[in-house]
Amino acid sequence: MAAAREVRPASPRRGVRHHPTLAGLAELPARDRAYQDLRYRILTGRLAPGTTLLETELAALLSLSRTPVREAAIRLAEEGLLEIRPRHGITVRSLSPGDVRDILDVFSALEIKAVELVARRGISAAEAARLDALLDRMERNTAAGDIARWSDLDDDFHSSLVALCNNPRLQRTLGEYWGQQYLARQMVVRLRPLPLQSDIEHREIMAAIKAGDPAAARAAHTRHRDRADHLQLSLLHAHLSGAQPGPAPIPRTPEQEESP
Amino acid sequence: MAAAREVRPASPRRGVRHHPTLAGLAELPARDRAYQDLRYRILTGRLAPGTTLLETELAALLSLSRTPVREAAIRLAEEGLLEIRPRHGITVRSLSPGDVRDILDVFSALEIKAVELVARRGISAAEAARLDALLDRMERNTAAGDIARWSDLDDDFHSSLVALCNNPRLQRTLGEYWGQQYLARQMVVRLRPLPLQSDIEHREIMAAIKAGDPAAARAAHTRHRDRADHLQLSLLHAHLSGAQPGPAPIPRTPEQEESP
DNA sequence: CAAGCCGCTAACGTATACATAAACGGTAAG
DNA sequence: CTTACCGTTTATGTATACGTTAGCGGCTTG
Repeated sequence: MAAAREVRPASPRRGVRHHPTLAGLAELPARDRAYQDLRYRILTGRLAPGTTLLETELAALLSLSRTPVREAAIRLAEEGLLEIRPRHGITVRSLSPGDVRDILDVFSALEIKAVELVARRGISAAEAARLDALLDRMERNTAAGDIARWSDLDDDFHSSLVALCNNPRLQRTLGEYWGQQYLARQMVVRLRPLPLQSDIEHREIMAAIKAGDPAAARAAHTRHRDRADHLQLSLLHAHLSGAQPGPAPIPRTPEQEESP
Repeated sequence: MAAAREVRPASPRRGVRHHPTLAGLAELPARDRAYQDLRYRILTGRLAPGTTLLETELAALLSLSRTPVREAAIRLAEEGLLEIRPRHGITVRSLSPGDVRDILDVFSALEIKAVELVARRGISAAEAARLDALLDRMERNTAAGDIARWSDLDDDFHSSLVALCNNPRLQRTLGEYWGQQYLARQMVVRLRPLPLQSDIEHREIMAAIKAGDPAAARAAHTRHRDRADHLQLSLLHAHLSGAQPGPAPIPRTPEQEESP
């Protein structure tokens, strides 16, 4: 199995913890430990798509009783990471290109709204500085050609933006989609060209936010997500060319990295 | 307790059942019965905002054991209808104006995306006819001044649109927000002016969809939701004038009700 | 040989038991 | 009179028990 390499946990940050990490699951309720543990295993590929386990087996795997494991599984099913088919087991979902499109459609719509709200609300100098610093680091990684690290920082940038939008429900729902979006992205990270255009667009988004211009921010982020989502889907389809549109395994080919 | 009058269940329809109804909870699993029963009681005001019950009390109320009731409560909490505070009970949430704004921001963003997707996908003549028929009925009710019935049809129209968008995740997430959006709307239905403008905008949306023009559909629906949401918030603030921005009880003024 | 019926197994849904730890009240000390 | 500590109560979180029913395979019959 390639991709056995651990997903590099992004540096700990304020704001919502999205990245797969097991840190600090110390004295949480068992249900939350089950949730985080399972989520971690799914997002890192330790639990491969298609894997099917019974409630009892999951409970044994996590050394817990069925009750908290069941609650965790229900939650992960609601997030689209598991599929529960009573009497047939609990299966790790695999994402077809259609699924990826659906996920990105929702995720982007929500994120665009979040950015608009951030611009409307306005951000402090400190917050702007933090985001700008992230963009600086991303551009350095682009220059260095380190797309994996850039990708982590990109996650950070987008999550940090969302964390400023001041709409808890929006944040929660985006969080629910985060795992799926992360998996979808992992399917193509290795195929991505150098994110020169993304770096430019990020600066435009930041400019609109700093200017307190919600319409401009919305427009800039819409352009960004439309282009990025389209690219992601193109890469996915290209990579899967020949494969049927059915459930696609997560591709793990180490390919080229190019510059536009 | 005013508003004791039952919420008029909209006519049964294909597509997602959103309206509060108890129909057909016959042989469902206990957890689903608990979910639907509780949701129904909340949306109809039988369980008033602020009501706090312990898991045991809820279980007794529904004549079930704690396990399925607990799972139902967790789900309703995720939907924002209940708040679970361990050792302090399970409380029916009340919506502050800020909550309503947050809810509408998310709900509208998602619905606009759904409409865009419907326009992109294109709709059949039969589907178009069904939607047009709904609009006809709405306009007749507008002419008759029956805002309550118009409101039910409006729910139907919006839900029917979403049902055509072909993105199950988007539909699911919209469904999760439906209850909150419904409650928010109920807070002001009685204060609404005649929806003349909405009727016009609905026709514009339909035209863009029939034309298969996603950008136009998005623009039309954005205008519609922006205006309608703004109106709703204005009505809410006006109605609550004097009240503090804290958790606001759902207004239950026994005002005029037009005859059906 | 195919197809349908029947009985068995066990996974799940639900109920219940149990342990823990948080809230509350009372008491005592400052 | 206020505050802090302690003991009791009990709601919750988790584990476990139990009944039901969905699958599944074998058997029988056409």
